[in-house]
Amino acid sequence: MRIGELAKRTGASERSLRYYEAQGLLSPSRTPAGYRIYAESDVDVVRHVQTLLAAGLNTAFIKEVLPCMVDTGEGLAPGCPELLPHLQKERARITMSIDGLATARTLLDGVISATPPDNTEYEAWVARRTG
DNA sequence: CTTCTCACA
DNA sequence: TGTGAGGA
Repeated sequence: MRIGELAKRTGASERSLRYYEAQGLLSPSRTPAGYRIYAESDVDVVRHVQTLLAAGLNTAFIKEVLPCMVDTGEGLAPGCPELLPHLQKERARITMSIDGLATARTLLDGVISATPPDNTEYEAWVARRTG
C-alpha cells in the first residue's frame, strides 16, 4: 500500500510516516517512480511506534526495542527479557522529569502567592475587580 | 488525484 | 510537525 492508505489506516500523518522512515523505524520499498510501498505488517509497526511514542520514548530508543516488542492483542509486551532493564530505566527518566516539573510548580506557586513589599497597585487592582 | 522533496513569518 | 511550492 502507499503512504496515503497507511496514513488513513493508522491515523498517523503522511508527514509522520516519512519522519519514522527517516528515523529508521520503517523502511518501505519504492516503486520505479519513487513512491513508498508499505507492507501489510507496517500497519502494526506504526501502531507500536505510536504506542511507544505516547509512552514517552524517543525514536532512537524505539528503534532499538521495536524488534523485541510483541503484540498481545491488547497492547505491547516485552518480547525479550533483557528489555526490562531498559524499559525501567526509561520509567525512571520519566519520574525524574515529573519531579522536576513538580518543583517548578512549587516555585511558581510561591511567586504567585507572595505578597509584594509595596502592594498599593496590586491591592487597587484587586479592589477594582472584587468591587 | 496522489506522492515526492525541500524549505520555513 | 504542519504547510506550501514545484514537479512527476
